[in-house]
Amino acid sequence: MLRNGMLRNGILGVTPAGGVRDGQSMRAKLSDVARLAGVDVSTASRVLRGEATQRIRQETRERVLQSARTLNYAPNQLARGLRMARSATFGIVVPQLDNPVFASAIFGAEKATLRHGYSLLIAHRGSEATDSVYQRMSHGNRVDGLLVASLDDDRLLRNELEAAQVPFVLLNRQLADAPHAVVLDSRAAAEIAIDHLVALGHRRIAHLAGRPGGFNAGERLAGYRGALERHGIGFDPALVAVAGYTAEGGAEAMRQLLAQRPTAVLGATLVTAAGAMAVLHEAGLQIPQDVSVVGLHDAPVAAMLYPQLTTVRMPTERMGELAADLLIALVEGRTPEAIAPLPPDGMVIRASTGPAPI
Amino acid sequence: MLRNGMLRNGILGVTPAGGVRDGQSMRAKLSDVARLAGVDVSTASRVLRGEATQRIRQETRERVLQSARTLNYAPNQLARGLRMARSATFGIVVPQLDNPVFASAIFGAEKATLRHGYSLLIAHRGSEATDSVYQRMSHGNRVDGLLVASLDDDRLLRNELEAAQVPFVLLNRQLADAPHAVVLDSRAAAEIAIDHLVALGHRRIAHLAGRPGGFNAGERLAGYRGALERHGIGFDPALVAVAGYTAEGGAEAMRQLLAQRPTAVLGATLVTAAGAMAVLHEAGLQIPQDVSVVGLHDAPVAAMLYPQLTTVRMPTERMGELAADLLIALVEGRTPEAIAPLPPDGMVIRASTGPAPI
DNA sequence: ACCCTTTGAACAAACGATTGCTCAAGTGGC
DNA sequence: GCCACTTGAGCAATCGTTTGTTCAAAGGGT
Repeated sequence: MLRNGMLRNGILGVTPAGGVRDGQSMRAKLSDVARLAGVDVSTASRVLRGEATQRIRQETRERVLQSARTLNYAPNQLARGLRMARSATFGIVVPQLDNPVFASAIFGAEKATLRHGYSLLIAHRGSEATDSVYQRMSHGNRVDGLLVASLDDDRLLRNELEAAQVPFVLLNRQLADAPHAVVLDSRAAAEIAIDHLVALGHRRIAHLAGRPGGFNAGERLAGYRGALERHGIGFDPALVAVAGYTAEGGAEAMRQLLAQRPTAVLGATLVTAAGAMAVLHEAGLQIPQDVSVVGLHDAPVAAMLYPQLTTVRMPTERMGELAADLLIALVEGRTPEAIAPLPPDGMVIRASTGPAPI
Repeated sequence: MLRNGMLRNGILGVTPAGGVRDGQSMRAKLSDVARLAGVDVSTASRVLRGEATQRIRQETRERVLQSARTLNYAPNQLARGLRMARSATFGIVVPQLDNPVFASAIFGAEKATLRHGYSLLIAHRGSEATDSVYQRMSHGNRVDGLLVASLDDDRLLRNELEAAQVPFVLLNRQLADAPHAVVLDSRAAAEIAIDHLVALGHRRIAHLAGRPGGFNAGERLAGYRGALERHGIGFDPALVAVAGYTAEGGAEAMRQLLAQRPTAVLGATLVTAAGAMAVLHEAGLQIPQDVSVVGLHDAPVAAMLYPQLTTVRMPTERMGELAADLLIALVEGRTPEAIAPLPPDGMVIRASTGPAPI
């Protein structure tokens, strides 16, 4: 029973007798375990699955467990899923895969789901809105719930999730009426970045803002402004420019801000900060001697920039984990309480920040 | 039947009569479709599933299709999978999620699987070798096959895949005896990078090599060397340093190579090239006026570096697509032919390369 | 010694789809 | 008008689990 595409298996090969040893290769099912243990499959099931409430003689229990071990038994998830009306699988929908924040969240979600015996189906939500990823996943009982990291606008997302008819948890965004979400505390992130810059003596600090109206963008701006005011530095709208989330946007915003002669810049993301750095280089400004730069969120790429970028590290992986835990609680019928925004893990001080020029 | 964690659904709410409208919310099953169409479920199944070989009256067929549409029917994948002994799901195992090459391959694989009605289960193969990801996925009939982008050494990987007992396709690596793999043509990538540099007049071109013994590392080195010799430039081992795949490694290798006064550098990856660029900056060398830099593989981060990095674009997404197509062919019983290494998509010439200094 | 309770395990019916087989009605040849 | 054959659709078994129910044996109280 050598299947296509599998490794040629030494053990499996044709035996001296000329037959093919199949016993080893066939996946054992519950009835095999039961037969080997000399019990009914229902008994075997109860042993392997059963809570303590089940009445099974100790000796029987051990015999079944031993048989399962011998046969390397693993329950068929399709059968079990069909019977129990749950697939033990979640879907995770992300707008991009190469975004380090989402990569890290997926990583965390995978850890948590694995820990609880769930699997993670991945889907990418491109701009092609031909059909709904959410429905595609929930339909056909493929998943028990969804982890949603969408950038779609509220109305569209709301409609699609409603059609999906499945519990879900939002990742790093909010949606009115959607009960469960795990978000990063972007405001606090911006605040500690500003604290760091102010401690270095900076007072003219520019901000490369995210998409206006965006949930996190608003939080970051609020953090920026709040921290400045807390330090007795007035908020100056001229020091804020919209950069969106691309390097190009960051560069463009930085170009506008150059005239304001900031001594430091807070980017809404790593990417915009990188775009800004390129503009500073081009303008002949030294980082950090002339201008300090901080990016929000930490990722390996921060260490690839020149100079290496100081960032605020955010618990993105933990966000994924918590979201998955929350979703597990939901589908298992518990009613978890809301999770507060996750505070930053602190600053990662690299080479892009230094004392303000005198 | 409002479930936990779902959106409050206006339509679903309590009706004037005081009951809960459930008809809309329950997922329709085949028997519902059959009942509505006034046929047996077997007939409904044959209409929805059946190949042209089935004998169904046209009028009946249309009635069933109409009912399915009305009820928004989607077959329960668990039931179908159980019956047909296939889950219509693949697992994809990657060593890291934040590596753009893998991210892009996942993206491509997802596209291809989606196109054919398969789903993609994601798993991360960390260094914690406590248990086998491969077995975890294949056991329990969760997946019909695996896409494997592992960096494990041959022996370990071979053992784990053998135990998994499931067809698989390797992504960007080879394994003796493993019949199916889709790889990038790293040699050709190195070659066109060298061609580009030579065309710019460079003759002292250094190479930041990958992990010695690594499949792709060897290919890249061969391409580097072959192209140089083709251009009548002798291969000088002193111009090659092992950088591995980290920015730190790239920096370290570049530091060693500085003494050789190369006018251009070919990095094995984006990451090592970035590490090298930092060292060049520190040494006060101008890119590209003093030293040109090329990285292999293209990714958004290339445009975030300063100066923006010239790269060789590789069809990483296509690699994922082809691998998935191959795996689909395998599990559907066809015997696809081997796929030749995927040639580069060409150079992306940015700001990090320029004419050789005179 | 009898009856009732507890214990431990088997029996059997689902879950929702697919598919081999059966079978009634319709068709055509003679 | 009879028989064989085709057509179209239903019947029923099956995939591998889980779980409500039944049932035999053992145990205990009187």
